Amino acid sequence: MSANALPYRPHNHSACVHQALTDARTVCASRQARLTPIRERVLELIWQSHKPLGAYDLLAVLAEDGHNAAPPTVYRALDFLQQNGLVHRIASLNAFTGCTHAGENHTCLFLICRCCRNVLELTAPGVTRALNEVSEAEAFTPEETTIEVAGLCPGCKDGGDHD
Amino acid sequence: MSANALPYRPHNHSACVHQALTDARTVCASRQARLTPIRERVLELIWQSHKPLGAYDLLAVLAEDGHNAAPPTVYRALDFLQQNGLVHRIASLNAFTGCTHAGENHTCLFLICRCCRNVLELTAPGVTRALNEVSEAEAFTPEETTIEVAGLCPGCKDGGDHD
DNA sequence: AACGAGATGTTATAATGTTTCAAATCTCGT
DNA sequence: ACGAGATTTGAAACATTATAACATCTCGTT
Repeated sequence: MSANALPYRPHNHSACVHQALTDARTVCASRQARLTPIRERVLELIWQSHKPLGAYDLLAVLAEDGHNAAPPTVYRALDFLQQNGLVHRIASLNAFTGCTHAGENHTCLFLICRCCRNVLELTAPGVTRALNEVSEAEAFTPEETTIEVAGLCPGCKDGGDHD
Repeated sequence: MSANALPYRPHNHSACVHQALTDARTVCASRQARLTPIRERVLELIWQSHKPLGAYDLLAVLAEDGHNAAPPTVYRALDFLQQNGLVHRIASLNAFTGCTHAGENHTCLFLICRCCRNVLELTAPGVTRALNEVSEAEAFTPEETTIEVAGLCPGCKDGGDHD
C-alpha cells in the first residue's frame, strides 16, 4: 500500500508524493479521520521535500501559498498526521518527515545523514525485538520508541556534499 | 568506576551524587579537561535530581545560588559535560541527565517513564548489535545514536503517581 | 609585566512550541 | 432542510529552548 521511498536513489518523486497522498486518503477514510485541505497540504509539502521539514519551514511555504497561517495551524496539522501514522517527528532534528509505512503498525528507526540531511526510515524487527527484551527485563512497558541514528549515508561517505 | 544508578529503587542518593562527582573529576583529569566550579555545580545539580533537568531548570537553581547566570553559561557547561561523556541530553524531553557510565565508551538507551518521569539509562549490546547490522546493510556509517523508549516503569504500571 | 588560550559574563535574538478564546465548518439526527 | 453539538480553523499572545556576538576575566607561560 505505501510508497516505498528510496531517498538515496533517484526516483520519480512527484509520483511518489502522489502515491503518498493517495495512501493517506485511504488511511484516513478507513479511520474516519478527516484529511482536510490544510492537513493534506502539509502532508504534501512534507513529502515534496526529500528532507525533514521544520514546523516553521512549513509555515513559510503556507505563507507563500497565500495562506496566512499561524504556528498552531501547522502544529495541529502535524499532530493529526502523526496520530494517523502519516508523518514522523524526528526528535533530534525538531523536524518532520513522511512515513513510508503509512497504515502499518510499526516501530521504525531513522538513519540520518549529517552531511546531506537525507533520512531513511526503516523497520528493523531485530532492533525492535532486542528493545522489547530489554524493556521486559526491566519490567518496563514501552509505548513510544524513538530510534535515530546520525551518521554518513553511502553517498556522502566518500564523495562531497550531495542532495 | 561509575556509580550504578538504580532510579527505580531507593538508594543513598547523596552518596551516589558524591560518587558521580568523584568519577567526573577523575575522568576530566585524565582527559585534561577542566571541571570548573560552574561545570561541577551543573553536574551536581543534574545528579541531585532523579529526573532529567532542562537547561532553564538549572538556570533557575543557579539563580537561587546567587549566581546570576544567563542561558549561555548553562548551555556551555552542558556542552562540556556532554563532550566528556558526563551527561546525556534526552532529545525527546529537551532535558539532561547524568551519565551512569561515565568514562566508558558506550551506546546507551533510555527507558523514560511518562508517569513519574524517571529515566533509566542502559547499555544494551543486543540492541547495539542489531542497529549496527541495519546500518551496515544500508551502507550507513553510524556516529551518534539516540534510543529513547517512553512508557511506564514498574512502579507506575499498577500504582498511581510515584516520585 | 605582557601575552595568549580557554572560560565566563552580558545582551540580544533566534528557533521551536503552546495556551486561549473566538469564529467558522461539518455531522448527524430529526 | 434545519439546528444542536462536535470538530476544525483563525488569531493574538505567550512560553520554552537554544544560539550569536562580543566583551571581560583568569591563569599559566614567556
